[in-house]
Parts: sequence; structure tokens; C-alpha cells
Amino acid sequence: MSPIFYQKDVHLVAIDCIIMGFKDNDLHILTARRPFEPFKGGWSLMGGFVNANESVNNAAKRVAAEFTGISNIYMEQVGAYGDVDRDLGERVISIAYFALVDIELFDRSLADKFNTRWVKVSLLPQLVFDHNDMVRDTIAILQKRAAIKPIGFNLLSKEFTLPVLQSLYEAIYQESIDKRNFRKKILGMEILEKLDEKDKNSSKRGAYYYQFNKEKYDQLVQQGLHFSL
Amino acid sequence: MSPIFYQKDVHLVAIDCIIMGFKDNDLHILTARRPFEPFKGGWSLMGGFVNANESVNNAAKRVAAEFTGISNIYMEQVGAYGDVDRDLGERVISIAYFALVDIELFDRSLADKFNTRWVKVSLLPQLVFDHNDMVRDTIAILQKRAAIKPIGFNLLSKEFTLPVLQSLYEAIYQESIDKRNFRKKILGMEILEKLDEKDKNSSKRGAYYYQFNKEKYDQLVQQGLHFSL
DNA sequence: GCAAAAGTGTTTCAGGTACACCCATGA
DNA sequence: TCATGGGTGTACCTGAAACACTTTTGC
Repeated sequence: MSPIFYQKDVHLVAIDCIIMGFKDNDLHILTARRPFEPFKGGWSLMGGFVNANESVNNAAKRVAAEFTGISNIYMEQVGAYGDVDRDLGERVISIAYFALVDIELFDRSLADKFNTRWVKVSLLPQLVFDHNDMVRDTIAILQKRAAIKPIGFNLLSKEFTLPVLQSLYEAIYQESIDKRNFRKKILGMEILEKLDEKDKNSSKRGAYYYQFNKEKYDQLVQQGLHFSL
Repeated sequence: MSPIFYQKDVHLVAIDCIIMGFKDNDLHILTARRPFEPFKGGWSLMGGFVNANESVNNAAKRVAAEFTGISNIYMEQVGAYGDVDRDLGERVISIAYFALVDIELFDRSLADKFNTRWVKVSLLPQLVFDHNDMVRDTIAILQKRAAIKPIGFNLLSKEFTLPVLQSLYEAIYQESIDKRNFRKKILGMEILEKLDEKDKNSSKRGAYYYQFNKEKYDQLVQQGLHFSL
């Protein structure tokens, strides 16, 4: 009667990573030309398989690091994708994760090695299998999460300007934000530290650099207050 | 170089269902005494394994139906749990789903067959493996989802009273709600239909029955408005 | 001196929250 | 008639949204 008396089926379990970066005022996703059949040459997310001796979370970290050259990447699980014929080659259950990286840290030599490219989310081509679904689900999660948790900073360098931070949130929400309201909100939380240097790359006047202060954020949370953008 | 040249590992993939019902003004979860080693006799969620020829979603539906006798259950994926040693017996990757059922439809004969019991969420005992994590994650998701999608009705009979609906939301949010504000909000959405009959079980005066009207809800959504409780 | 981006406060409005009394009925 | 839960409206307050001008500086 109980399952233990039956032979249980085993499955290939894959990882697919939606690796996101931010540049040119837009969210970008790392994509690769698929080097195998089926769909050889089609655009694909970064993938790999879960090994017997590693946790699913670690497999995701391994895959993300393999394709970016970055360790300690911020990642969250998107979900498991398990249609029988989702991978037309063979039955594979895939667990998707999104990763938020500082695109400056990306190891460009790996782009050649794996034939990868950063493409704007807004210009994403058709991807193989159900990878477009994974991206769609990721963006939905990201929009909700970034509004209530300070995870957006993972997409920026340690030091960033407020105009850049705002354009990041505009890219995430896909809508424009009022500059004064945005600054009021983010500065009002008192989780940013203003630095003395300015970034003069995008204006003559220059914009002050800021840094995210995790200690102050933790205090905020402990006081029962919440991040909200 | 590419993964295809290596032997890929295969895995047992399980389903664990957090099956939720509502009675006695409280959320309840269906639990079972585990009939196998390891942890034989420990409290467990409803589980099963994914077969080679079925989608993960269908496996979840199959498992939920098997233990409740109910088909067409509302379910959502919670996530994949993949620590190497999460199941102390063997390496099993589990995909958790929560299910919202009208507890009236539960087939009580199955409770004996599988040695299951409905336990209040607030009194949940220690469960085997990482099942308590799954429940915790489920409740977090449910609290967010139920606030913006009309999924709570899946926990009630087709006809329900406003006092019952309110106590459901109080159970989900784990906080009391002002009666007048609650009614203002839910009735203001105009997605409920008032019936002529009253429920006299819990008061002498009786409370009117209402029904969720999916058509009206869909209209609401199409107008760009949103469910919010 | 001008173009181009950075920086800065106040008013308005909507929606959430708080709150207390009458009603219907069975026992 | 009384105890019990069902049903109803308003005032207040907080937080979001709208909105325009000055500053800096490289060219």
C-alpha cells in the first residue's frame, strides 16, 4: 500500500539561473547560445544539473558562479518547473533561481568561453523551453521583493548615486518615479550613508555617492519598521 | 567541457503537501503519523513521489487528492527543498505545495486509512525533516497571497457568512480585524452575492449567506482594480 | 552664458484606522 | 426580558502623489 513497497522513479534535476545585472539604465539578463541539441543555437538561461552530493541551493550558487566568475551572489529560488515535456530532449525537472549581481564584477572572459551575452529584459528574445516563463516569474517576484526588502543594492556597486538608484527602481518597476518623493523615502529610512566623493560621469555637477548601511537597516527592522520603496 | 559529456546524477523527487482547511475559527493542517522509518510515528505532511510520466504539478494534485478524497483542489507551489540531508533516510529533493480545501468535503474514511489528523496551525507539533519549514513558508505566502487574491474562499463552503469570512481572515493574518472596516472593504468590492437564507447555527438572529462571484471579480480585474483585504 | 543633470519642500488627496450603538431572535 | 452575535456610519489621521524652481559646472 505504501510508496516504499514500490520502485520509485528517479529524475534529472536541473538548475536554471536568471542572472540579472543593471547597466545603461536597464535590467539585463545573462543569456547563452545553447551549445547542444535540442535547440542548439537557441537562446537559453544559464543552467546545470544538481549533483548527488550537493544541495539544490549550492548547485544554484555553483552554476551562477561558473558563468559569472562571481562568488557569494545574492540568489533566491523562483520555483520548480516540472512539466513532463518541458525539456524536449528528455524529462528534466528544473529548479529556477534568480541572481542579482553587480555587473561590474562579471568576468568578461567567461562571455567568450560560454558564448553568453547580457540582454535587456525589455528586449529579451524567445528563449528555449520554458525559460521565458522563468524570466516572467522572476520579474514578478523581483518587483514585489525589491519593494519591501533592500535587495536592489545587490545590482549596484558598493558605492552608487541616488540618480542611479532611482533609475534602477524605475527599471524594476517599469515606471517612472518622482525624484523628490523617491529621495524623501529612501533618505528618510536612514539606511544610506552619504560619502564625500561625487560621480561626475553622468553630469557636470556630479552626484554624491552613497553606500547601503546594513547595520542601520537591521536596526530599522528590529524597531519593527520596514523597508519600502 | 559541457555537462552533456558527464554522467548526470539522478534524484528521487518527492511532493509534500501542506493541506489547509478552516474550522472552529482556526486554520488547520492535515498531518499524518509517518508509517515508515526513519522517524516512524513522527508527525508528517502528506507526501508522495513524482512519477516518471507525470508533471510535478499533477503529482501534487494526485497526492492531495489521495489523502483528502477531493479533486480540483486549489494548490500553489511553495518551493523546492533540496538540502542533501533533509531526509535522513536517503537523498530526496522535495517540492512543497500548499492546498486550500473546503474541510467539509474531506473524506473522513481516509483519516483512518492514512492515520491522519487535522491540527490547528497554532498548535502544530514538531514535524519530521524540514516539514515545519515548509509550513512556515506556506503561511508567509498565504498571508501575502490572501491579501491580494481571492483565494481564501477555497477554504470555505460555496456559501458562507460574513462573520465566518472575517474569522477566516483573522486566522490567516493572526490578528483581529474591525468588523465594520472589514465589511466595508469586502462589500465595497462588489464581488459577493448576498443570498436570502441565513445561517442560524452560531446566533439566534442568524447571518446572511453570501457567495463569491467569480464573474464580478474578473470584471473588477479587467477594470484594473484589485482585490485587497 | 548655456545646456544638462543634481538637488530641494509643500500642498493635496485617498485610503486606512478607530470607534459605539441598535437589531433580531431563541431561550 | 435578556443574552448573544449580526449589522451599520462617521471622523480622523497618516502616508502617497503631485508639483517647479534653484544649483553646479564643463563646455
